[in-house]
Amino acid sequence: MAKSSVSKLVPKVPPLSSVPGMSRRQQFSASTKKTLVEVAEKLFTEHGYASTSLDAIVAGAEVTKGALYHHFSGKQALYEVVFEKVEAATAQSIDAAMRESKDPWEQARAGLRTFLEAVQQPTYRRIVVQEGPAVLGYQRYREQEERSTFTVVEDIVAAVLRAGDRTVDDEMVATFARLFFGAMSAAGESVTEASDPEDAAERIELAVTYLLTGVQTLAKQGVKVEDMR
Amino acid sequence: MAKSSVSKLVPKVPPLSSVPGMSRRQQFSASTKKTLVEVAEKLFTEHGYASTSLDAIVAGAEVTKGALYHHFSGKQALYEVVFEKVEAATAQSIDAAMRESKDPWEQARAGLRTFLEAVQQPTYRRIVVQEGPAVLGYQRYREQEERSTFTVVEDIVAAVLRAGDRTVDDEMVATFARLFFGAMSAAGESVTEASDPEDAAERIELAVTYLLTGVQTLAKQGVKVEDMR
DNA sequence: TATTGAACATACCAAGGGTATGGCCAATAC
DNA sequence: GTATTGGCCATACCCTTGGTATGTTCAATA
Repeated sequence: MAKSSVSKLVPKVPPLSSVPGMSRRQQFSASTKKTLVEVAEKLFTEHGYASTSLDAIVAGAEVTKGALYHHFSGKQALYEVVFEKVEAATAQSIDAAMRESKDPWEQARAGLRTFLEAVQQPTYRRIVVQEGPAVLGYQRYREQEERSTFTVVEDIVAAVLRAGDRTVDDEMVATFARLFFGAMSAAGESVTEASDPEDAAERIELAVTYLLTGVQTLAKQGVKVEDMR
Repeated sequence: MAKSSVSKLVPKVPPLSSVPGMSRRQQFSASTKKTLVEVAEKLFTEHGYASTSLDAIVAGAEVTKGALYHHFSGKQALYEVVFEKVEAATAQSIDAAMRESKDPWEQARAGLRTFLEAVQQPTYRRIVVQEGPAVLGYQRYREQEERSTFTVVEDIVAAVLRAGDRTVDDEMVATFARLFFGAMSAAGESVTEASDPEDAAERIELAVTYLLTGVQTLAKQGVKVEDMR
């Protein structure tokens, strides 16, 4: 079939500002793929996974389903790419914020603050926190998380914990990191959903500081995690 | 249309053990609705929301879509009923565990332990934690949560916190409760997903005890949450 | 006894994810 | 320069599935 289209020889949208090692054809291909991901990210964020049709995505990207299925194996695969992109961006921004300081405690503060900000972004909340587990399934969700944002949080937690108690092993660090990660995610939701977000954020910081002060106090007294048994 | 069915005058499944104040007809109706919810709970837990078709549900309940749409306004509404049922059961079991003791601290321990157990149940994890936010939407999810499980957790947190610092206001209690709730949810996942669940659960208890000990220590020193500002 | 309405069953529709097929053209071979 | 190939994408179609419209039955009430 496919009665010759009217005049599709020249795409309306020029490719990415000419990349060297790529042929002209490859550049156009990469451009459509990128556009697809961007449009998908936008629509998934606004309307959610189930309420975003592939037709809407391809229409937004000004292509057809043929193009979409050429680049991705299906709707979920496209979502996965968007998911990874969002996660990677978040992890990177946290990492960047931490590198601005040398002091471990200051790094931790900066990292947590950035994480709290990130977790409030509509895109991150919707795509990663809210729908990620349901769409990807818990297994894949955890795997993705494991090699980006969570790892960064784990590093922060490890630094803070070991500052007071050098005896904690990796397993225990991971456990604390899980707890903190969960707490921070909930905190992000709490802040975003609050009638007065700024006030809510302040309370969160208070609460976290209180908990951390408790940990610090124990550390100063030489109390180890192992002593809890 | 609807060419008369073969012989459906008598349902195969007898109604609930005869309830007094209900007519025979009403009992059959209630039985149908109950069966629908039970089958839905089972299928949603096993295959997830999206992968569970209404056809599968009505087939499992041995009725037709006509019956389903007579009792519920749609798939999501049915899910909502299942969700509420699961949440209510969980909240109730926590509540029951707490009432077994009189000592506030012992109540808190029992409550948290029960919560940790509940959060590992496949049904609770899948329907409430994993897919709840995505299916119900965040707004409705929070609303439901607010009037069942979360409230119970909030009571626990309030008791523990105020034992050491009577000056914390309700807003602050709610904030701590959010953090703990998030941490405990993550903990549940962590335990369930671990290669050695028992070992993981033990580490969680260790970590939580450590954090609580920190809070206790601060309380003994007369350090208030407000002092963190 | 007539009538009404709750409690379903049957048949149908439309949206949407996925597939099959084929055309176009740049890049490579010769 | 010409032929050929394969990446890139468009069109048309299929089929599952949530939802609806309509019909049927029978218990409860008038």
